[in-house]
Amino acid sequence: MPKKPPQSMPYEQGKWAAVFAPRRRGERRHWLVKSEPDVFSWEDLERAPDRTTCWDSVRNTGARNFLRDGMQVDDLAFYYHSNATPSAIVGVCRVVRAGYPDHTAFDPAHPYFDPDSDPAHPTWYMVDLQAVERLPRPVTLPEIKAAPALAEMALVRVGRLSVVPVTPAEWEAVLAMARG
DNA sequence: GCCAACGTTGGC
DNA sequence: GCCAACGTTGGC
Repeated sequence: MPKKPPQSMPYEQGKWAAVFAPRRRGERRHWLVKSEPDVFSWEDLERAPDRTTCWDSVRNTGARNFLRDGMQVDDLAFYYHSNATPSAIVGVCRVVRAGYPDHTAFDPAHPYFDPDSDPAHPTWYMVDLQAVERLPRPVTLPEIKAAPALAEMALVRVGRLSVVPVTPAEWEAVLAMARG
């Protein structure tokens, strides 16, 4: 087996090269963000001012890279309820502000304060997400796992990442399930 | 640089 | 509550 690429490996050589690659004009990419509904639910996002929130407190370098370097304004993301009964994709949101430093990491009083991150050299980033629409019906994790079209979804193939890419085919397959 | 210990996520 | 799959940390 080849060694895992170090974190400094340029994206074009890494496993996620496609999601960081330059875009065609007007190209929109798709993502999935996870939140525990007990902490911040889809309903909380719908109730937020302008149906928008900053997606803060992500403290995983892989997810950070997607937030900082992958997601662009007008990209769409599935909103996934993790640690739920059942865990499921419940809505669609839109990136309304691309990656910028996560200020919660600078705040000693914040539960996710990180003394190694500072405004001059931020370690952690966030985006702003706006609720677009609740899915007609949730698409649950068991359904996702049972769907051949979704067998390679990063959601199921790569656990624990709170922000993951979704391919165009996966995006359409999930929407079809939500409408079917 | 290696790798064991530890912490976290999140399904079940 | 358990535990698998990682990422991170720190001793050496």
